[in-house]
Amino acid sequence: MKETPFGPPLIGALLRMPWDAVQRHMLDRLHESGFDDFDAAYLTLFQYPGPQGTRPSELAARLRISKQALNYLLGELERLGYLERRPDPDDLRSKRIVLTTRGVAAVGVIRQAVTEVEREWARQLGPKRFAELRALLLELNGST
Amino acid sequence: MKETPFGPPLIGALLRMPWDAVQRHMLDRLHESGFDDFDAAYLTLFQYPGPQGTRPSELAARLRISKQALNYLLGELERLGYLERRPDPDDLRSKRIVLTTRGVAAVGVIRQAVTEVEREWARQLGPKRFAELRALLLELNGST
DNA sequence: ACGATTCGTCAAGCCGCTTTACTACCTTCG
DNA sequence: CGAAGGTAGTAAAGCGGCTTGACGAATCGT
Repeated sequence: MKETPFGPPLIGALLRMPWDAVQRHMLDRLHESGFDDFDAAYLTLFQYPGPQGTRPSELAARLRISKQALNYLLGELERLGYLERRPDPDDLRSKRIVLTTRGVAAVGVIRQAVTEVEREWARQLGPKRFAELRALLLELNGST
Repeated sequence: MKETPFGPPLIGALLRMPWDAVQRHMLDRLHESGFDDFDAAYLTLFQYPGPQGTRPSELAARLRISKQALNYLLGELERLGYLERRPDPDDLRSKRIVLTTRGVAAVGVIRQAVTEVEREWARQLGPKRFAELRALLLELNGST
């Protein structure tokens, strides 16, 4: 056994480590699938439930970054052909983020990658216990 | 009910959102406790099981950042009085990271903050179901 | 003994982010 | 109405955490 004079990992580390693993798998799959220009930073922007149809200001608030920071990322992703900024018909000040075909495809790869991790973990814990884990996390997030 | 044409959140989002909450609480408590010079970036460095006694190269590998990036952070944290880089008696090339009193105190605040979140979640889910969640996450991490 | 590897560090540069400041548009309410 | 204040997006400047590349010093392998 290894010496661990630190005490057991708390819930922080227990959440962080598998989340990191998921993130790495998402990026790997994206790069393998031809989206090799997809940078790690862009994952932030695609966080559930994704940017589709939202206004930049709204999304920036959700991601807790400045509008300018988001705008920079949007510029990059627009340049790479993942999304477009279209004028909002209801408000001439606003824009709406719309995913391109390529963007939708990337989201598909991301979701697929997470699903793969889910399958692996379901195998590891057993389907019933994994479903339990999922339900507990869902409840934790639902009431926040 | 709100429209969600995205499907349910996958395990990625379910892990990320509470982890983000924990991280924010850690930073808030640090700032409230007088460690207001403690930047969000430094949390990375204190990730479980922490830097105490490790060599810079080893820690950089664990955190998956370059030795130079870590060295920069170590410089900042040393300047702020959270840790020191001492020569390694066993290898003249190496150094060992040693937390100062202030550094140990900060770790205490961090762990305390996480414990507070655990209590809140235990209240929310019930102690038994929270213990289940914890056990499942532990198993998930253990076999990785 | 000596070439290959590893440790920490210096230097240059990139990129994602913040703050400040601004224009265009919307809203509210006298 | 029309002026006042608020909100959406953008531009510009600058910073900080990160990368890659290069390097001497110490250690390891044969």
